[in-house]
Amino acid sequence: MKLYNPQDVEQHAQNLWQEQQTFTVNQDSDKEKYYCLSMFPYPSGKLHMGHVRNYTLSEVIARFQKMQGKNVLHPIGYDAFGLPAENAAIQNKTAPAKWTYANMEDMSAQLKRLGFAYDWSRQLATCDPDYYRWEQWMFVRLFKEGLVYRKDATVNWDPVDQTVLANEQVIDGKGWRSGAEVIRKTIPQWFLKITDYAEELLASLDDMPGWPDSVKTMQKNWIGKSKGLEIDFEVPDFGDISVFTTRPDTLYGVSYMAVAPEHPLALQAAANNSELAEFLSQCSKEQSNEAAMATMEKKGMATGLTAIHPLTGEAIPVWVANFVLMSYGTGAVMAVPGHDERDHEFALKYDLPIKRVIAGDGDIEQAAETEHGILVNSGDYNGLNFDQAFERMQTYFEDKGIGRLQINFRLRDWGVSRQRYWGCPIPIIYCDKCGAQPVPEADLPVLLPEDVVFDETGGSPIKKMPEFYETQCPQCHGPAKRETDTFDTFMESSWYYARFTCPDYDQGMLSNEADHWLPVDQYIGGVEHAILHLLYARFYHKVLRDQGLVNSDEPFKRLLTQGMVLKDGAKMSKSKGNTVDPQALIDRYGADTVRLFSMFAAPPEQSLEWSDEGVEGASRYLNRLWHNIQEYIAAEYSVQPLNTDNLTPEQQQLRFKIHQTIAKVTDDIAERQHFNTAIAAMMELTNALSKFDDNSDNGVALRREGWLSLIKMLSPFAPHICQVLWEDMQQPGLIAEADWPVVDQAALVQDEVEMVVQVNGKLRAKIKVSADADQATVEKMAFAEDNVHRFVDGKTIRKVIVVPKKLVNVVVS
RNA sequence: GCCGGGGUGGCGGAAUUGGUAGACGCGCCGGAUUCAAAAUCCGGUUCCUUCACAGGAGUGAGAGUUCGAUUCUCUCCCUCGGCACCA
Repeated sequence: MKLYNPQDVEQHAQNLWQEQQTFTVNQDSDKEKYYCLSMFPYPSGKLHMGHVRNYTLSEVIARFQKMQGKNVLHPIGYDAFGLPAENAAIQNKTAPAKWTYANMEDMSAQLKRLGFAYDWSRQLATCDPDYYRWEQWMFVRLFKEGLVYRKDATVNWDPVDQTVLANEQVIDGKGWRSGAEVIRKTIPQWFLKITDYAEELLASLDDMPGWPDSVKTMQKNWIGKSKGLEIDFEVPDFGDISVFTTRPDTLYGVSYMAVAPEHPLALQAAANNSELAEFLSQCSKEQSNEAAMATMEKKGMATGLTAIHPLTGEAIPVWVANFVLMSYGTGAVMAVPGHDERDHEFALKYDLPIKRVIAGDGDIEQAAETEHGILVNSGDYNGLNFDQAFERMQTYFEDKGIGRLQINFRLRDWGVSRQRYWGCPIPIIYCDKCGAQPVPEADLPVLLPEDVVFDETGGSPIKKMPEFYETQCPQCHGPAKRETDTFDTFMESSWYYARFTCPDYDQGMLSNEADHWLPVDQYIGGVEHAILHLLYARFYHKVLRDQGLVNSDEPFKRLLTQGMVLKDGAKMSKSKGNTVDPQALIDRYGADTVRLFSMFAAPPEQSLEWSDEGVEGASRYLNRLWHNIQEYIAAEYSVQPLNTDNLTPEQQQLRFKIHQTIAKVTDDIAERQHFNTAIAAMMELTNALSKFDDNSDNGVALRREGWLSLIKMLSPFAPHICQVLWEDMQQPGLIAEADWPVVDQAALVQDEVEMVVQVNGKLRAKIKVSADADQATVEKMAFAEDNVHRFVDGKTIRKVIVVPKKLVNVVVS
């Protein structure tokens, strides 16, 4: 009997796919299109288990859809620009390009070894000028449309290395290389107006049934639409400052105001107040990321200026506070310590007055009361509720011209400038006379020099290369300087899914093939991308639409967010040294085992705690399957057609199991996307088939039906072994191109069902009843059980609940 | 801190609509096979009481709704992901 040798089996199957170009697709097909995509990898070195999990998920769905008769596009490429290449460059003294291309080659070899059904002819890399030139082209176009602008923004500055640091490179407020205390620095940067699309990005979420609710909720909260009033406070000796508040009903409770350390009022006040200037300088050393802002100690200092309360005319002290964000609202807030927790904490610390202006009976000095309620201590507004007060305040301020209704978003415009080398150059030229000019279309792409040398500090080499940045102004042709910043790498990953439809098109960013394939039917990737990448891509898609390049509103119809692969409870990463190398497992067990185990270990949305032992089980299963089928083949039965009218009870039972499994596996893959339970069901069927040793004509025919259905269903998970078993069963063509098995509903009809009998909710007996038994019959049978008697006798029967085909519950007391 | 997940045997997990808690697999225990071992095959395996039949407890903790809660509600604990320059 033929032995199972995974390496040979896998080589054989992969050769067939390669020769027949099984997974190469084009749009000229009568079949319905299906676009299946997993988030492309950053080429960081070798594949890790997170990649294997991600790519096996899209693989199973792609192969399943192909067997459902679809024309499946399943591409792969590389998100090739990014920070790790620069770190590797410093460490290994190699140019980032060289390191990146070598990694891509390694990873492609591994992906091929895993037998993934990609259309390799569409492979792309975002660091390829043929890719990024279109990104530059689009940026220029958006520049002309006014969707791009330049403004000052904060970066982490390492004063020793004289370089900008990514958040990741700041450890406990210090530069990771120099160890120097990092400071906030403000420099001009380019922004995309994602806020112009905030309303639509939010509204579309309601019409995306294929996305998990958790992701939609996170995006909704991130966009953070809030309705409030913008109110102007007069500050003598400064001018007006506006504050945004969602709680105008608490206006009478304002006891101070707070502005961000970067606010013009703070800067003016600090000009002749050295103590305040020192405080602002302290604030500039604090981390500006949101988590740090929210957890740090709240600190403030009075500016000496006062604002005039617009309703009471009271003088309100204006403070500078380290927790007020210049980037949200107006950079200034009115503080109501009685009804806002943060304001309360701050008021206690600095001994500022706390007033109750919403009715309640708690001690307002002890804790803020943040719920809506009836206004008190609020002059003419006493007795109103939130909505009434909001409306009347709005009318009052609008009439006076010192306030207005304002819809604010938490979402900020997308800063796309990076002071990095390994990225797409921003196509802008600065001319002293003409200002910032976009690079003319004819001069695109602006090529990133790849032959560069990195110094220890990590500064971008192109910033020191006159041959790169010295140029001519496209307007006046005078001497000018090129922008040396590059794009955020999210720019590349925001449209790659569209470029996969026409990766070699050189007449434009996208060809008309984009509209054939888009939107992506199924997108799969790590849950860590739930907000940033997925929001930027949605935004970019709408921009592409408005530029006439695609005709859909959303890029991804259905989204599957996979959990992390953990080892010892933590995300696998090189720095933690807890990675599992899939290559060693492939060498030992073969690709099919690794794929099968990665799907079997946990449902995709959950994080997966890695265990080496489990892999052994997947390997054993494939061996068992192989031996069972080879044994069946070796017996050389003469197979007759199955006669379903004439089955023994055992045969009927097996056929029920076969078709129940087809129904279950189909539902698990297509609808529930719970691949672990699909595999468990197939294992159960394997166990049932291997125990079934009926050699009658019908028995043999039934076993054949079972084994063939099984290997078809298993083939998306373990395609190599299934292909060889398919051939050994004398089946024509490729199993990858076979039709998915179909449920015979007649096989699922059962005449008898098992029901559970409970007394007071506790299981006391099980009964077999005919499937169409009426309630009275079922009750009678339940009460006939001895064990039911034991718990019912001598008690009063209060109620009998019968759930058809499931259970009987007798309630006694 | 805020937003979103998760917590079930020794372990990974199952229970799809509120209806048998622990499917499937790992590990472990016993048996068969073997000179022996590995591999393989067969059986057992939540905990406690019991020779057995059976009974009791049990899904992070506590409360609630219900005939019935892993599932719904509330409070709390632990843990993972994200927080805009890691990708």
